Amino acid sequence: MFSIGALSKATGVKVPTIRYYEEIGLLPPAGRNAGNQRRYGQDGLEALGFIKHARDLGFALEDIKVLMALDGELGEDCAEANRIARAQLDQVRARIARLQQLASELERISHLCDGGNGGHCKVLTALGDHSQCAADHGPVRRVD
Amino acid sequence: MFSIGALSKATGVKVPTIRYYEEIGLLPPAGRNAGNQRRYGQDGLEALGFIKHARDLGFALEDIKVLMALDGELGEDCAEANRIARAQLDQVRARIARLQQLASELERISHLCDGGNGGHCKVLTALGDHSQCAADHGPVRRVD
DNA sequence: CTAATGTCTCTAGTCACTAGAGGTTCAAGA
DNA sequence: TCTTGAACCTCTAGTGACTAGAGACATTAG
Repeated sequence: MFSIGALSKATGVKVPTIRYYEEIGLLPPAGRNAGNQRRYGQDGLEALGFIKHARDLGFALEDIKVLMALDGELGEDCAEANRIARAQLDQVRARIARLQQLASELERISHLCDGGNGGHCKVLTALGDHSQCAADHGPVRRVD
Repeated sequence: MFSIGALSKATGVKVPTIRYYEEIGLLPPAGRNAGNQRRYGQDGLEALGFIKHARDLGFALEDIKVLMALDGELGEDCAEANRIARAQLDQVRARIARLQQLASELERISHLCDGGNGGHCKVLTALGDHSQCAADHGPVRRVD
């Protein structure tokens, strides 16, 4: 039986995050000891390990919920799990392609600085003017 | 003089997003007509165009705020703007490297499905077991 | 003049957490 | 046994960058 802190250390998932996963129903409610503290067994450890690894791979919590629900069943599940994994792979590949475009434009822009030109910053100009871009690029947001 | 809708069409930034940018101080408060509706001139268009392009390149709103503040000044600014652009480039490159690791692990995992094995899904097992990974991978979250 | 569209403010929701307050319980040492 | 300090509890609110919706007012085309 682990405390929530021990589980946290074992999996690398922070304590408030574990409570959050329980709150949103990703983890089943943990059993409690006499003093109302959460206690976990081997299955809790495995469930959280699964979540952690899937999160590290970029799966959304919703996807993980589906994957965990599949885990109890048979046959078809593998196909569905595989479908989700492939969809995730496609997304990752698309992100890579997009980021590579961005990297090359950023490279171009950052080469514009010749170190102290006459009061007019070409980097700022380039950032403001999409028409200077070699290729079209759509929006790209946060990536951790 | 543009309405907020016209500005939105011109830049591709949605109307509520423009109001949001004003609210957080990224855009200066727009002038209003007799009926209290926002009206923009050429400078508003340019400012929003700058923001849009920088956002598309993955800059955080905070970075954009700094870049816009630099725009009024001289000399050093170019160095600072360039520093921010290069930092962004470094981040983008790091994301690419991370995503490439993930793609190869996802590829490995999705090849495990041999289509209907004996009730035990290897994809799910692989997702649950980090130790099967070829390389170590840290967390990666949302990427748009 | 009327109807449709556009705009206004305000509140709340999204995702996946993270931080902090204020209180309770546990475990180890004296 | 007592004490102390760490770990735990719940609850609320904040993050970033928006998005959605309600209900009211303004503008514009026919």
